[in-house]
Amino acid sequence: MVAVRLQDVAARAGVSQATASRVLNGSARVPGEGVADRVRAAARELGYVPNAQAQALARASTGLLGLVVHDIADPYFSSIARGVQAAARTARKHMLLASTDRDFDIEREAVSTFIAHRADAIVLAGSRQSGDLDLDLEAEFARYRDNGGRVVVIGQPLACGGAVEPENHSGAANLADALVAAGHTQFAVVGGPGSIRTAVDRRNGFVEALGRRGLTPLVEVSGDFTRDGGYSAARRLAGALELRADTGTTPVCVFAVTDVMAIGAIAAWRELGLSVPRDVCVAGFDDIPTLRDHTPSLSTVALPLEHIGARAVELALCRDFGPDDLRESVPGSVVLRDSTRLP
Amino acid sequence: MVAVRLQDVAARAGVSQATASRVLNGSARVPGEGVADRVRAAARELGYVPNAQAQALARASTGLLGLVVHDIADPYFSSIARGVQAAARTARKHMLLASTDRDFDIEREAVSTFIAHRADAIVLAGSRQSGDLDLDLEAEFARYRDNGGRVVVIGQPLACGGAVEPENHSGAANLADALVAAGHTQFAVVGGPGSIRTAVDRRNGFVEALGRRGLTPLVEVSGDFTRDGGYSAARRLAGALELRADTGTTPVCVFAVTDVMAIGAIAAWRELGLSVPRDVCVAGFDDIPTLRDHTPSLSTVALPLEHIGARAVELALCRDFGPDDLRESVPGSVVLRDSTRLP
DNA sequence: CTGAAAGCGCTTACAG
DNA sequence: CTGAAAGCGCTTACAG
Repeated sequence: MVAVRLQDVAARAGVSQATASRVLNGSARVPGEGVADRVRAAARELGYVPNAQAQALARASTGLLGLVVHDIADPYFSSIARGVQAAARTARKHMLLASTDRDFDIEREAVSTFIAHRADAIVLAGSRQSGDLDLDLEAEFARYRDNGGRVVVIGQPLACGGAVEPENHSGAANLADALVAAGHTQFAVVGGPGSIRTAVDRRNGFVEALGRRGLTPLVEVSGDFTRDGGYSAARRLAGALELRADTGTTPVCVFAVTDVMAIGAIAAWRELGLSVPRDVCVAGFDDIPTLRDHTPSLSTVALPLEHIGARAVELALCRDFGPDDLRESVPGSVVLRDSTRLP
Repeated sequence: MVAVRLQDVAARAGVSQATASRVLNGSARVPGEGVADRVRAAARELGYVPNAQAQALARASTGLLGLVVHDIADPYFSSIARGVQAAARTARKHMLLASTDRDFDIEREAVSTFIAHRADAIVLAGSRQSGDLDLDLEAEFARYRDNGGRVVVIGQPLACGGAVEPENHSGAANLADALVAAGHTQFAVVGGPGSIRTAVDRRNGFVEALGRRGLTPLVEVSGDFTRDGGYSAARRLAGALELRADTGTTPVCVFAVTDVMAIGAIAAWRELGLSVPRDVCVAGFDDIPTLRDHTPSLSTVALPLEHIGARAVELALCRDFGPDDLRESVPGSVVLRDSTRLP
């Protein structure tokens, strides 16, 4: 990297490095007649590109924003990433991305790297295990925050500054209410890993709402928080419930705690010759963009994913980001579609 | 950012900064008995995190890799990003991501930022306009390369070092052949913007293969390279072809130059009461993961998207990346599914 | 308004 | 093996 340096630009323009710096970085100081033009011309002619590393070292901030997701190819995360990207742009920040493949070691490593790069803020998306398994991470965040770093988590039980909290519990409860109101009477649940709070909250919200109406899920199964997790859980559920086609009876309504799992479940049932919503009904959670063209259309709790990503950035960059936690709830809205339609 | 510095660690360990640096960065030099342990202990106790900006300045390389995509929420790009991320990790690089929203000004700006951050390499995904509209960008890349930067484009007509080239032309041709072999006789095309090479190559490959068999598309329409672009193009196409349901005749087979457009097209037709493949058949291109659970299952040309992303990184980081262009073709494979099934 | 100089936190020849 | 020192490319008080 033997690039053109500010010094070269200054020399060609016949000014000091300090002046060149002031002209090019748009400092408040107004340079004398023609000076600015000369510097800018020199910069252009030489093809000067400021060294952001050097700037970062000399200034306080790097203009970098780190985003950690579980899987960038998952529509849930890529939608959030899109929102983060948009908000980062308007804040004139640039995005460091880590897709961890759901590996917590990789995640920790990614966070360390972001801190090493002195990212101005870090957004952690993707549900974390609840419990105190991540003391290392919390300690690292604490130091990072002491040094002026900002951390915002999306839907996680980590207390580390900021949090955007999708209303998982009440969203799932509202969904249950809506399904009961629509005439459903028999339910089952496809849950996620017990260690993931988002999964647990949604499951609990749903089951508790059912309980308030005197209902209990016939069966609960669970799987990974992925399409394949939903697929295999759904097969087990079909076995447990002895689901069959064309029974003519009111189908069981299954709540899958995330859309990708619901989609996997539908695929599994289809292979078993079961039709949705005729033989079994299903609702998900998130309203990922993929759903728009899915058949059957999927009932779900719609979360404004891009907005969530954008808000996380705004929270992180918020002026009054202090020692206290800044948290913001984001409600979801129930959307009933074909997949839970009763005859 | 008043973080712990190497100096602090050295002081606590009772060694010089140079020694501390050598211990912590794993230089080849082997320190004396116990020294390494003392330094490492000090680093741990103090919670030392190296300042990557300072390291980058002192060393040659930053360990950063820039990826530019049109839209990170588009499955095509998020799949590529996943591959890039995986390859970057194994190369111990970290990823700067820019999602440009298909705005070429934003794209240029993103590239500038990556260069300013002295990214070791830049991967440009997302089709570029053909023609010479981007002299600025090419000039900037040229300088970047002179300074040791590496650039790899995915499926673009830019000559700038490396390129991963999906075989769009032949893939589309093979698709046409396969459809003809399957009994299709009437075709139409939903193309992308005329200025995007990927779209044009696919369209040409398809139409030329048809031509070799004495066939010509009945109609060609085009739209944006997005789901909505496919949706609106498909409506126009339905009008032009006067598509109707249940005619009992052999349906027209439509080639949409990208899966997302095909999906949009199917949605449009469904709204018009047309059924795929009964009233109209359709094939896409890419085999995005979304397709896995789409109904009807979509015929397409499968591209190994993650692999493409990974190869772009490997090419960029390849030792013999010289002044000559390094390019690699990636074939696509035709997959016929329900959406082109004849009765 | 402009410039000389110190400093940001590291790495790495160069001596010892 | 270890350390003093220069240097990476910028910014920014501090003088003038």
